[in-house]
Amino acid sequence: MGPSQSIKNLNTPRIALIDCNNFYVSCERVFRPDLTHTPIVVLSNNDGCVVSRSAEAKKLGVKMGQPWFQLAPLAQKHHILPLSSNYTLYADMSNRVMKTLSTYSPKQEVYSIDECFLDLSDFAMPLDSYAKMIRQTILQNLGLPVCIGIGSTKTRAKLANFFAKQHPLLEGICDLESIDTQLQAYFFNQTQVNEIWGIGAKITEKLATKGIKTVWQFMQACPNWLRKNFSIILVKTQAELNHISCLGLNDIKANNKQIIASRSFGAPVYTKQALSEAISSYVARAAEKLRQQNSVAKIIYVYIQTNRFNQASYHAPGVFLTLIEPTQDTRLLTLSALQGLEQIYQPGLAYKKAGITLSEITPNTQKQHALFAPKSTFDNSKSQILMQTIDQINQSIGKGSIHLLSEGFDKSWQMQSNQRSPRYTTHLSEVAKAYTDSN
DNA sequence: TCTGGGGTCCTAGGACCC
DNA sequence: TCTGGGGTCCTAGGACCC
Repeated sequence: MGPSQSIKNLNTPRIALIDCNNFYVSCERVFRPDLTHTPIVVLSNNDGCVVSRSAEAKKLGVKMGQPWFQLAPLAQKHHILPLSSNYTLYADMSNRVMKTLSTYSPKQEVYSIDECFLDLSDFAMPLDSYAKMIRQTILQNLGLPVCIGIGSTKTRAKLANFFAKQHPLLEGICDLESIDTQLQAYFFNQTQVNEIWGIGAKITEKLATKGIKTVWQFMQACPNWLRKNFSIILVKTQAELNHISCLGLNDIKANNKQIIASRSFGAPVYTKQALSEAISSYVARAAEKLRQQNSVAKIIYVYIQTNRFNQASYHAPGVFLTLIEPTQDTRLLTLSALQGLEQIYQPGLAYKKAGITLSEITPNTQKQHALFAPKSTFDNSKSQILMQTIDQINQSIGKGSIHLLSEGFDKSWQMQSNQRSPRYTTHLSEVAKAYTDSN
């Protein structure tokens, strides 16, 4: 045996995907250990749909995205506990997870609130023991269970993560490249194409008509045929499954190209006044995001909707407004948005939802001025300073402390969120209240 | 009665031009 | 009584993701 065989193969691409199990539910359980074995679901805004399920809830047949009201009989029978979503808590927990994970690789891509990729290429240590360590650390430090998939490409890492979740024997970790080819083939044959990242319901259906149902079959399909019948995306997906990397690791977060703010209302809204307030609030939120990434927007889209499940009367007008010049000033954006509302509002209808989208977003090339700069040299600098000041105050003493009058104060249109848990990690007063309430 | 929100990318087809 | 053809740009809508 020559020395070459004991030397670790360099230029071995290895990507890990770390994904928190039932993230929202797990976050809730960190602060409510008494719920460890209770079937729990976390609901979307307005307590509308199921967005996270505990293992117990999954076992009872609760589906992802299912409307809560449809589950009433099942929930009653099995004592399923519904919780409103507590995004402040989840975002804070997510930040902690991502920060911890970032110490395990020089390259990290935060892919979603509960997932990230780590580049583990050319690591000398056996990757499965490294992954075990990562998993253990997150569990110990944050109380959150994660699964880890490892592969030569992002798509393989994603699939490996699915296997890690699926097969209890793997104990939450699957390094696809270190398991033998027979077992790989077994997994690929057993797994349906819709489990592949990038293949959804529509494509699954179309593939099935051509006789392609399993991951294995998909990997063998002719690329030209895929290109002709589907799209370039699918060709790349297939290449990725066959070890050819097409998707790089984006370790620098790109600026958003569009920013959406929309909400369903807690109760039907009839008046232009209430819609104006709602839209003003959404614009304020979106503009704050825009400023956080130091961008300006040229176009704002405004829309209002009646109940979309009532097809016969469904009415959903929207209008694009173009700003005279790109801006990040809440006041200018609000003015345009409210003009848009004037154009689309019809009295007498029961509106269920409203929203805005900022687009044509570009970097703010306007020269930056220090806060409270002695002299403003541009007209725009005054606006920037005002906006910066508002953002800073809202960040330090609480969201929405300062806002435009048009946002209103009453906010009767706001969503329902009746089962929200305390924001344990960010709002100490709520923890105290939870404690007194329970005693 | 009740049915989420926020993103990205690709493509077909229309508008327009020469 | 016959209505080109090719290129580019833009956008709406579809498909996907979490």
